[in-house]
Amino acid sequence: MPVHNADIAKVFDEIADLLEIQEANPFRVRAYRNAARILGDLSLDIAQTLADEKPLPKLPGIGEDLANKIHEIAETGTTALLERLHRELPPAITELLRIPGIGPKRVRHLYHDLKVQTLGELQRAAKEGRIREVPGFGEKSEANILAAVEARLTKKKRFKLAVAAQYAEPLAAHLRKAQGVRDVVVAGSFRRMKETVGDIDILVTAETPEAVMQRFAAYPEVRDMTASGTTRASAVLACGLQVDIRVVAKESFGAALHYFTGSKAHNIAVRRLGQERGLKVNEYGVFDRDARGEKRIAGDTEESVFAAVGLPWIPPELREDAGEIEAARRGELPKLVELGDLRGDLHAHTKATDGRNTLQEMADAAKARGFEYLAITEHSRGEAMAHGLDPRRLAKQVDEIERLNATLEGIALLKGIEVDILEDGTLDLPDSILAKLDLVVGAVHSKLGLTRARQTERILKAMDSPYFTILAHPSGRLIDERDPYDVDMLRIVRKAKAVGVALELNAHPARLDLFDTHCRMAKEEGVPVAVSSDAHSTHDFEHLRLGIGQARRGWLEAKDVLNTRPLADLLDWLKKRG
DNA sequence: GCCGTTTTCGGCCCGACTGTTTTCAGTCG
Repeated sequence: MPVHNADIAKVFDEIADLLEIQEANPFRVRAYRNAARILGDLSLDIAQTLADEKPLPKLPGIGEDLANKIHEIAETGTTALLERLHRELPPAITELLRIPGIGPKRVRHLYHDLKVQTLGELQRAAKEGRIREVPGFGEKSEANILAAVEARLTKKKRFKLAVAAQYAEPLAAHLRKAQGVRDVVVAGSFRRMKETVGDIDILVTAETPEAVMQRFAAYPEVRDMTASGTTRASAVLACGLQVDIRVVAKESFGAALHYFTGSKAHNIAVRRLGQERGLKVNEYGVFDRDARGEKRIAGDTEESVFAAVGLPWIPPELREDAGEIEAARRGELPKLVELGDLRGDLHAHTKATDGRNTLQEMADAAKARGFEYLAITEHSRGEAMAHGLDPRRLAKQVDEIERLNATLEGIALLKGIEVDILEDGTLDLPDSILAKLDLVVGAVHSKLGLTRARQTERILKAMDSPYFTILAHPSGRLIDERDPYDVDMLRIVRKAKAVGVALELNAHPARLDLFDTHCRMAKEEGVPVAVSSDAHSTHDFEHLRLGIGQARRGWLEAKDVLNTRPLADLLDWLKKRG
């Protein structure tokens, strides 16, 4: 069994959970959690690196002890510490921590007093009224636990960004109508453009918080108010999405926006910077502790908060404590790509296969967005369900595009294909027809379960075709539905560099594929990324907003994105490949 | 467990809300 970074991260998270239940030093617990997060974000394949007998890079937060444990886990899948903890506590007990309202202390009580080890046992204890007997618990806790366990057993956890937006934006609009409101901003992981969000965080500034809270409580979609104070409230919407809302005074807007945007790790790092300067950073502002009492020195804008700790403003998409603070300090923050930088789109379908609009309609919609070009990339014949094109039908579409291009003004259609990469790494259409196209987008759509070695070789071989220009949705994952296929992404990125191929960042809401970490890898290796809509209708160009968010999370600048180039430059790049 | 132009020891981010308490621990974000 290959050990992936995520597996190592999981071991560290589990160690952190178990240590916490044992009431270990909280900073030791944090060290394990921090390490798990760092490994989760790391694009370098650790087990592979060690197998190649290369040294691990020095990572901040990973010292000698954790580095040794990483070696141990990479080799054996586990570590002596975890095995020891498993002998001391039942392994299933960590699932109790996933219940809102239950933390390590209460798990400890439930286990010692009631011998509860699993969610099922917790549910039974609650139903039998035994939880209220435990010190520190009462009837209310018992009822909340029962409800939470039952919700946990039925509902799923995270929402895709695009889905969350459909709930968050109308709610924000509703709150904007409250009396005395100044700002309403959706913050949290939503603002950081994470591909999925666990809840919605809304920040409000207003003269009278009460009016906002009342309007929130009156929102028709609120199913359950789980907490409500004078400045802070939480609710679950009918769709199951949790919403947290926070009202602050306008002079605290910037500090609260920063605090509420996160990430948590980023906030901790910023507060630590403040601390080094004798400053206290919280959601109300930045305070100088030297003066008698405390003196507020910043907080009305995010810029002022960053400036107080000696940093330029950092875009939300970078705020993961994944190097952005160091880059900001050095004045080397990337100038992130923006939606308006895109000059065209390199992946779209029409009615000829599984799209819903005609060539003309797609061209018009692309032009209306201000694009200079749009590549038509239908499925190839292997995709029978999508009515994929065989050489004859593709040749016919090529003719149609050429005829249409002669009549179009201000927009050029590029002749392309989304060709299947077959199991043996050959392409689903003959070179004779591929040679007639402007670009060839290669995609894996079948045999997703190949071993890492075979899947990687398959893709590497496909990229050897002189006609291959862009690797579509390189991981194949569907968010929350299908895991990525097992490939060595670093080898693929390096191959792309060697043969002059680009990688696609497919902006479809269910895909968002490249991952952010692989965007960074592509950038570091000098491989251009095409941010593509995979549009199946004229409305789907909207997906690009999400794709750009993901690209920004991957530190990409306009120069790193293939389709920010003007048409003439793009055609040059394509020709070099051909 | 990590880390160091103050330190190799002694620090490690900060505040709101809930429930069960009679002044605060636990949990969460």
